[in-house]
Amino acid sequence: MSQDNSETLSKKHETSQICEISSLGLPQELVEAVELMFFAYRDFVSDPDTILESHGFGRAHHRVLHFVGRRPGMSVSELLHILSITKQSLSRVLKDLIEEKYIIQETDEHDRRIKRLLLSPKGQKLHRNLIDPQIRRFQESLAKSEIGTLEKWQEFMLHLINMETKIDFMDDIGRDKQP
Amino acid sequence: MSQDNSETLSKKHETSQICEISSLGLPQELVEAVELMFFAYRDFVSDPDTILESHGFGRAHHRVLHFVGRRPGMSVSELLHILSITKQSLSRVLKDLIEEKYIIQETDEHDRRIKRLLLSPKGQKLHRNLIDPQIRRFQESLAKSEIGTLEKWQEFMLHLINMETKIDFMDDIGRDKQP
DNA sequence: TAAAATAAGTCAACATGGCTGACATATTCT
DNA sequence: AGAATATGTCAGCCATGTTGACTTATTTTA
Repeated sequence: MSQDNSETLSKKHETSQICEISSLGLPQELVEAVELMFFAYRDFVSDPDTILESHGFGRAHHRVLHFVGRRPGMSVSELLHILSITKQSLSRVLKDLIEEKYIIQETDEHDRRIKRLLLSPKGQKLHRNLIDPQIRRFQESLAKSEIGTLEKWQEFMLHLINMETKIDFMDDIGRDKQP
Repeated sequence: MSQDNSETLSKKHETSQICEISSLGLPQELVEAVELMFFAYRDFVSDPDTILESHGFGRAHHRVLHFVGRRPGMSVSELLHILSITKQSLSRVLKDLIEEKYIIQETDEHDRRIKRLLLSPKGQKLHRNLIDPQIRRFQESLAKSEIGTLEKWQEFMLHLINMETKIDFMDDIGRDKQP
């Protein structure tokens, strides 16, 4: 979460006057936008990271908590699919979360091969704590910028997404909006 | 880059009708936005990832190539600072890039302790190949969505960023815009 | 009903890219 | 001359991604 940049930082402007920005002959604002994606994502997940660390968890745990929280009752293979990771990668973190009782498994009534995943009250609380700073960040950004509503931003972000991912996501959102 | 979800996928809708979206009592569009950040970032870096793989490189190499490409002549400590990683993490990937002649080091004329980093023509070409699909993604998203220009999107994204990061970024952009 | 398919879980082994602390070298500043 | 700085390097740790093989329980299907 920190390293020995403290001295480096203060000296920065003494040594950096040589380099100049290069835009590769590409539209400069688009190159800037690429960097904004990098910085915004990195800082956007920094608050949850801090909380997770204090629980001995990582980002992978966060993702599982998030999707199980958002889609209570989802199966393991649905979770694998939405995260696009392998069974092994998932099982490591899922095991932690189940052992420490953040996530509960319930066998499906109609197909006893399937295990439904749910957040325990403890898991719900953590999920809430993790998402709160991210929601706050959005709200502050919304207040400070002239974008007005999130609508257009969401549309733009959605178009950045691969088709297959979009199908999953829209699926969820769709079910969300028409209950 | 892939796993055995092919069958899982097709069966998905048969088994997932139980779970319903939960919004935690939080504004639903903000929770959706959190997910959009995750999916958009993941898919946004997927094209470069594929190219990198064919060169035996990873995302860490990409970041170094990008920032050195954008700020030719930057020093190692500046690079460390902007990436917010440790010397060890950087040196692993930087060593690869220098050994394979994607990046050139030049000793600073006035302070021979400092090494200025530059992309070789080979490095420039790779940098270009990596950023092209990302630029294209932005352009397509821009064309498909009703956002019009990137301006508001950029402003919003900038506000998501931590203050310290913002200072670095604005610094660069500033130098870019007033040469 | 026997065989095939599916859902979940497990193991061993490997790669990447974060991290730490310690220490060496060259160079510049005081 | 001694302190500070910029870079580089070593050994080793951890998290999280990967593969392929294999087990068990359960359901589907031929």
